[in-house]
Amino acid sequence: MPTISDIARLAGVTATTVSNVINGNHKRVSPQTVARIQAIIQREGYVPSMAARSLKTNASKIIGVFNLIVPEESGGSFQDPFHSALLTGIELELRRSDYFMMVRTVYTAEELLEFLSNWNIDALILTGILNQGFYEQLKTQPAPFLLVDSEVHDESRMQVHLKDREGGLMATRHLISLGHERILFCGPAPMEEGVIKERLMGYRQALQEAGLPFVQERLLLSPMGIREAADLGRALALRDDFTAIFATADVLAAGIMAGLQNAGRRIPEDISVIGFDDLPVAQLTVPQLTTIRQDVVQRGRAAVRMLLSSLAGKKPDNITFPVELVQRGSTGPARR
Amino acid sequence: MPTISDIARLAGVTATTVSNVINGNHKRVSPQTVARIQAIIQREGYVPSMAARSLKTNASKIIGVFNLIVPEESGGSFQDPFHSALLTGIELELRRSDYFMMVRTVYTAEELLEFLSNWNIDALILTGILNQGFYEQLKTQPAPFLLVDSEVHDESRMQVHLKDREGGLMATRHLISLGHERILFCGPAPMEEGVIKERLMGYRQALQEAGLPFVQERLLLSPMGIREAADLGRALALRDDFTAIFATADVLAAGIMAGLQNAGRRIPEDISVIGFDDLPVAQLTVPQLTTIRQDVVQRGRAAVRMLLSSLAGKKPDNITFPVELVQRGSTGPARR
DNA sequence: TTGTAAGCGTTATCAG
DNA sequence: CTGATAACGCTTACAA
Repeated sequence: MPTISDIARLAGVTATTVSNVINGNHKRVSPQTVARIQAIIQREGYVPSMAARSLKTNASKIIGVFNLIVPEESGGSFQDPFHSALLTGIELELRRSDYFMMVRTVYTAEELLEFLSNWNIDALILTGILNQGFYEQLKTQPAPFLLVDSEVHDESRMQVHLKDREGGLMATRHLISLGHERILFCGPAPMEEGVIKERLMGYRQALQEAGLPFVQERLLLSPMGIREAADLGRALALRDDFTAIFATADVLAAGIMAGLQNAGRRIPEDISVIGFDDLPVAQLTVPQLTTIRQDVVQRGRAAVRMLLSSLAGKKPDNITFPVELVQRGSTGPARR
Repeated sequence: MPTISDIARLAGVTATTVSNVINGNHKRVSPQTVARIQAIIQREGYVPSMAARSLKTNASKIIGVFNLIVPEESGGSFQDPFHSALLTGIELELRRSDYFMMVRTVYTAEELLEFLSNWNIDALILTGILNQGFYEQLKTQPAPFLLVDSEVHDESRMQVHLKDREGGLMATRHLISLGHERILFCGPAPMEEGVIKERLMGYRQALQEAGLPFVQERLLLSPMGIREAADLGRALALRDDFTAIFATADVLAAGIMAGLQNAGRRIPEDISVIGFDDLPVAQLTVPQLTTIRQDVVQRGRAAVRMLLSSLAGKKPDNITFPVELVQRGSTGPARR
């Protein structure tokens, strides 16, 4: 591994000049020197050491991507297709910059803060369950951070929003328009000000518009694993007090569908199911899943763009992504 | 952010001593001093700077996880559930150590090598398509690396193997035992010495054992995306020259199943399908997917353990994981 | 346009 | 057992 001074020696200049060349400070160096040094850099395969650079500039060129989960749901966050899609977008955008990412599942605020000071991460993207206390701790550290689908509401903060309430509204209206009156809402536990809460609000609003009652027993909390969802589906096959299900995630919907079908229920003849996200998994079910589409990959890209422009000293506007109903086969007219 | 000298000053000692305390060099420091310094470290929330440490020790405490893909299949590697499961295992094991991971999708050897010199990654885990040339380049760099399901065979190398051929054998034998004689093999393009080739060998061996011919037209190459697999399934619904399918990945099997079913074919009555991996997605299909199970998460953990012990100067033994037939509903007797 | 010198936070060597 | 000092590779005033 050649160092900057190796290059300098080879070029007959000093490290300063090489540094200026590397960092595009081209006004401070004569064109010939620039060319000569660049040739040598190329030839020697020189690459600056991030460690040294980081130490000096107190910036790491690392973006941390953290998924906050409660220990109980453990098994890691990579198995969640939503998170996977987000990572895809983040990486896609990041590779156009000179930043890199460290991905980490995090259980406690302490763990996160230690990680941060360890590596002086330049910026953070956070997903998962971020409670208020955690959020307050986060504000004590200097790096800009951005929440995706977190459960904290703070308009002054960078955020990549989604029209969650509208999504819940559209999904429920769609079911109601098909004649369904008893509709289950399935999702993880909604927290104050969180996205699940928003979708739930949409659900309730649609019910209200249609003059339908909100019934507590039709509100189902469920973990997000495929296995758990399938179990839930099998359990639901025993109930008879609903004709449709709105699940707040495609994985959840797909799992529930599989469970129902394995227990002998037909979809959509017996029960209609609608999901949320339109991830690839929505194409795996039979019939294919009707769902509320969002562009998760683009949201990941947008998150990175916002953070990078924030690092460049700008103050990016918050952005809200649209949702869209995608009708496929898993929803149909309510049985009488 | 306090530094080591801040702590030293506070403790009335010098940075050296604090450093010794941090690095567990406890024989060189008196117990009282150790205790006092640790208390102060705790109180001040001091965390060592990785950048400085890395610069000094020329080791980064970073494990790189690289998925090598050809540009065409792009869209990133996080969408592949196999890779996701592997990452889960890697992270699970890594968090028990003081190493961290950087994850990166990589298209070319140059990109990888640049990344490496940039960060002086301590060790690498590589997945995806690693051709011979790439492999040779990899050997020119100093960090220990480990291949998971790569397409290069080199027994002298650290590797986390799987009984791939046996898996192919078991899958095909299972179908044959159900009376199937015309069996499709679906997977990505097999390369010399790769895992797909191995599974294919198992497939061929099982055919041979049963006195069945190997027919080129029953060898199907397919990309690994869900959408592509579903398209393939729909296309296959038009063919009538087979009664069963062995797919080399669950995603592929599930996608093909969905495509077939959406085109009106019944599974397993019309066509039997068997997958490979037993990832959560195998529970999403209806009927649930018969598959060859492997423990991907454990393979990820094993990979990390091997690398860490290699970094600790040991020479870990290569390890080969078993496979197991999991019979579920997607395979049944061949129609006559 | 180029060079000098200091310093980022840590660890390693050697001395006390 | 503890301390002084140098060095890791780089950037950045400031000087020439």
